[in-house]
Amino acid sequence: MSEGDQLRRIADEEMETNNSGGENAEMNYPENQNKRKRYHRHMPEQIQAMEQFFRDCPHPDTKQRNELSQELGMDPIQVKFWFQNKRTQMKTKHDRQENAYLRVENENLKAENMRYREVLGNASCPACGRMASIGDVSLDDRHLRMENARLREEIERISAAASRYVGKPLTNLAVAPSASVPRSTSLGCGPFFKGSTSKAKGSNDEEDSDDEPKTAP
DNA sequence: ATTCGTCCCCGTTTTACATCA
DNA sequence: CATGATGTAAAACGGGGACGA
Repeated sequence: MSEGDQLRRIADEEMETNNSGGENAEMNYPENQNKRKRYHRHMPEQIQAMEQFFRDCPHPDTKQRNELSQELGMDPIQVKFWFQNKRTQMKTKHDRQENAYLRVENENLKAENMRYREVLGNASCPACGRMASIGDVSLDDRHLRMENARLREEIERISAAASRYVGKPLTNLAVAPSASVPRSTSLGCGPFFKGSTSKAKGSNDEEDSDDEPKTAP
């Protein structure tokens, strides 16, 4: 990690001397000078500029980061960290939205499934009036059965997918089935989870949007 | 095939700040 | 109003895999 270490050292030394953040410049750490973590908040203008850049390019290369850092009076490593944290933040946001959507969709499917079950349970032969059996179900009923099976599969699939986010099976989750949540919207700025360069690992093909609904605690 | 440098993601730590009892 | 506990977001960091030279 030569570059990173160098940059880190430079950043550390610089902040050691002038605490470039400004906000906490008066803070003194008389002991453990070499161990403490230098922490400060970036300036609102710096964040605003990086946010703007992020919208167009979530994966700036070294040259872009250096230019940005010079422009904003920041260390390149700080810019790098900021973009890294921002991508993580956006991904978390997206995952939460996706999870909320899947919950609602799952509840809707369960309700639909219940309705189909009810219809099938009350089905009777139109000719003789007795309860219908598999042999004499109408085409509509067969269609309902197929649809029911399909919904079951879908519920299982979604439940499995959602449980990856929640950590437990979705059937245990109490959800208020209200208005359906729109499918996650597009951020419109490229595949930044996957990485615009070919270097990123993993296989995130997600997109993202702003204005996440805060998940209830 | 191996090594090296750099990148990124992921998870974690540290710090500042807000909220609430 | 002050104060301590608690939660959360942001900045920084370390580890490890991927990739190209």
